[in-house]
Amino acid sequence: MTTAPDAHRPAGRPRQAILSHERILAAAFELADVKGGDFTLAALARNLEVRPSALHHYFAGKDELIAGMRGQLTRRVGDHGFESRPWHVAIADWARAYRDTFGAHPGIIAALATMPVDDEPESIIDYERIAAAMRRDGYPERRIVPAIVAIESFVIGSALDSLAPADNLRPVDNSVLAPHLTRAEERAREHADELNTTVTVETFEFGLAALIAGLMAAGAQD
Amino acid sequence: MTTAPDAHRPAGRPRQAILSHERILAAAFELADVKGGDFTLAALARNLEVRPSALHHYFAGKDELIAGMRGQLTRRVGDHGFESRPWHVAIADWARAYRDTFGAHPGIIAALATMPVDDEPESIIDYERIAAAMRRDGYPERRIVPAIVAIESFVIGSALDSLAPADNLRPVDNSVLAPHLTRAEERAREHADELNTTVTVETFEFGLAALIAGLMAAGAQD
DNA sequence: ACCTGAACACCGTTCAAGT
DNA sequence: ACCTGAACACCGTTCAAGT
Repeated sequence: MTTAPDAHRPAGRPRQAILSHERILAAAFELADVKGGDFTLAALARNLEVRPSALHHYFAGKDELIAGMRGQLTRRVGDHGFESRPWHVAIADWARAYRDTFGAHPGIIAALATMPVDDEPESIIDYERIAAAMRRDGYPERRIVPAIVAIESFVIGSALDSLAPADNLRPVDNSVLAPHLTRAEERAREHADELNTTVTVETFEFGLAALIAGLMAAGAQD
Repeated sequence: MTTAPDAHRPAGRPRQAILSHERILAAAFELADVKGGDFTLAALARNLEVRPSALHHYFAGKDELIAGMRGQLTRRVGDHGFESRPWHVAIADWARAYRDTFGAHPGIIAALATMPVDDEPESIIDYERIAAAMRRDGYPERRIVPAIVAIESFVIGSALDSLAPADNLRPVDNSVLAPHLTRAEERAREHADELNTTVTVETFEFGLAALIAGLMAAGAQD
């Protein structure tokens, strides 16, 4: 949190540019890292010690800024060896990176997930790489897009789910109202402890493995 | 869209109450049905021909209103024969109803998905019913919650995905940049046409079936 | 070209005032 | 108890004005 620009900068063009797409995006991600923090252009401008209207010189509006953020995140997810490894191996790494990358900015996931991805070049490139690998490995063509969409839906949903407060922070005790659920939660926690990981991670890994296995089986018998 | 209350109602308590939790929620859902429509208390008040501040008499704030909406949606999803049918059969219907119910209000899914479900009674009851059925059918206890979370993540992600513009509305032609993807999309569309359904529905069904099958297999070998 | 500053049409929320 | 009306602290966006 930086304070407002009280050492008032005079009006008029500064001798050297203060802002840039990179600087704005970096500050935007920093802002999105704070969980409860409302992601507003006003707050972003404050952190950059600039007036809100200055931002419109670089991004037409909030939507365009968010689109820029998603583009950068998608690039960060990166390649995961789809050319050299079977699709079902590479896609597990891809899904993990996808979830980690987007999950690292809880303040913005909702906006990212909501705003439609109308033909973002970065995403198209990603999908093309995956589609090519699946075709190469003999996956039925009519199932390729549905399979990719399924994994992406699962990943996005998982990222959103991780926003919920951790189970151990639950204020209410449901053991009477929901005995089976409570018991199952305890078992899941024990299991995660044994594996020296968190419930969130283990849950994601279990679901991801099951989904990929299911997609492979469905593709094989097609 | 109703107009503003120009036949000004005088200040002071009306002879008969104009609002109620039900009326507000009904209007809220109507507002959430409109895709692009911004879901604001101000707009909601306009539709109800009431001042925004009047709403605070029934819901403490916007968050509480949204929580109320989700509670009602969760109740609408309803039971799906978990007591009388194998969990993997019942849960397919449950997931379908879940997605349809939440997907019917695109304007609010994001808010619903974002706001944490800290112990909503309706959800707890739902989960308990599912957990009991899975345990009865011999599903490994430590996998029950992860399996439920996986399906829910997939459903939420799918509901969000359906917000994106339909593939056939894509303005850009990617056939050169992404030939494999384009071809795979065509095959998926042809297949959906043959089945006399939409790509969205067929994609969801394929992913759901694969996920459930994968979860069953993972549970069986545990 | 790149920023400030003022202005506009909105928000959500609080609270006194009226019946 | 249930609504209006005024007030407050915010938004995002536009645009003239300054260098």
